[in-house]
Amino acid sequence: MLLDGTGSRPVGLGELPSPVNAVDAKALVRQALWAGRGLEAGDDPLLMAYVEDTRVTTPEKLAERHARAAWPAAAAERAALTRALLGTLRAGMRPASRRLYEEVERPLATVLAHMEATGIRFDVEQLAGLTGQLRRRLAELEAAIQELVGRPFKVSSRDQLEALLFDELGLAPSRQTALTNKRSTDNETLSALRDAHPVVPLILEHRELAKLVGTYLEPLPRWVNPQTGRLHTTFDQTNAATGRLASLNPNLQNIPIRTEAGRPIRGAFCAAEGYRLVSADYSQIELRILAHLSGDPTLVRAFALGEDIHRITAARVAGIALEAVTREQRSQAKTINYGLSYGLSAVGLAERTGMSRGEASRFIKRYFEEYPGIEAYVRETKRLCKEHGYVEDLFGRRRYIPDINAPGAAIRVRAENAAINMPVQGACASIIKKAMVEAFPALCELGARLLLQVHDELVVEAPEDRVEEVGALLRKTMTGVVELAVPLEVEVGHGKTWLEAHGG
DNA sequence: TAGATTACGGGG
DNA sequence: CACGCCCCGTAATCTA
Repeated sequence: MLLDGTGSRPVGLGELPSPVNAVDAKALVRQALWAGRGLEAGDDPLLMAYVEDTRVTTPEKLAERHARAAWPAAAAERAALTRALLGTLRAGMRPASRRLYEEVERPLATVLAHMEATGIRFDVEQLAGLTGQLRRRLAELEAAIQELVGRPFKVSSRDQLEALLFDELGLAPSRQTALTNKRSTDNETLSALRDAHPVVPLILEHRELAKLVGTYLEPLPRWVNPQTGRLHTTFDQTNAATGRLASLNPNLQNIPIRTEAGRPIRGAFCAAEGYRLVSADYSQIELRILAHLSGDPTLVRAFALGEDIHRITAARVAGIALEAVTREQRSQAKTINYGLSYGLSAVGLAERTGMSRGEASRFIKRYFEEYPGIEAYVRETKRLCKEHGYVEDLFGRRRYIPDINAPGAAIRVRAENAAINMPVQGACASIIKKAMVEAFPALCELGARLLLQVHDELVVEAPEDRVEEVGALLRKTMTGVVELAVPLEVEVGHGKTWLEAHGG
């Protein structure tokens, strides 16, 4: 969180003209923290308004909604309006959202400022080898693709790819893009066509590697602050409709982990000399919250017994023993578990798993017979949202969804799915935020530094001789932050790098 | 030429 | 008809 000096607006670095200025802005925050200023949590009308209505994400919307005015251009007027809004908002807050604001969001702003100012060490040298390797492979792929196609061809252009695959090569398109009805060339489509023509697997590999080079390997080194040698992200506290944080400039909440080609990038995120990275992440927290909210007996019992839900689903889908479930199968089951809970259709399930539509329909029927509480939760949440026009998470964070009563079915279904999802995702966000606020002072006492939050994971830099204490503290704080019908479980790991610390 | 839109794919 | 949700960044392409 950064202050713009005129009110209390968290400023995304995207509004700043260049990474260089972004670095300067971070330096100012560091100076303020070192000087002992900025440590007292200040009230923030935008945070107050956001908790009560997550659509209020900017000062412009704050002014429009709560002062029926435009957000002024002049700093003095901004300050005056901010002060006026503080008074009216403070007086009008609901008790639940007041607690969420005072106990979570307001103190969290200070924690986030520390995290941003601290940054995380990033070893540029270590990545140079991988970058060169992927660049050479990309050149190989381009040559091979060129050879097969017989003419110059820009692999990164989905329009050119569409023409090549479906017009020249006569392959069968699967589905259309959402807004312009073009024939889709996305990963799902290409994977289905993998064996239809030898160029397709080459294009798939090119896509994956180009993504890694263009999104991570080339930009990240440029974001390293020359003064600190570290990456300083910005956390936007008032952006997500569900109450989650967002990370930007650079985004450190989407660093690759799922594929072999991308995972090594996490190895460049490392601890300072004399420190180790400690990673603590909630296991299956969204499903546990769903179990709590729905009270589904089967789900609650499974979690109480410490069973692996994704593994169980994977075994059922594949019709195999629990022990025979592979990493990929479990990952697919994860998609099914979360997808079905949030409205995934039979068609969507069939597309993602290779089942026929009939099989998918039967599977969904079985799934909801197995978990009747989930079905009831879905029905009841939609009903409440249609009645009130909003949904809330466990702590009273509110998301308005006016589309819930839209006449168009597609728009309405989308709104219904969002309504089902928000109380779960929002509770998850509130819970880990609360854990951050509670753990932060104790971490400081141990000489440790909170560095990153990735939705269900915290990353901490701990002195080498305090690793065990820090791990225990994180586990205790994260599991104890709220009492649910099911236990919360936390996996803790540590290592010299993020890769080692998190499931490495 | 610059900004907006679109498709795509990385994470949870 | 279409049909998991929440984000952010990149590249190509469109539009002013």
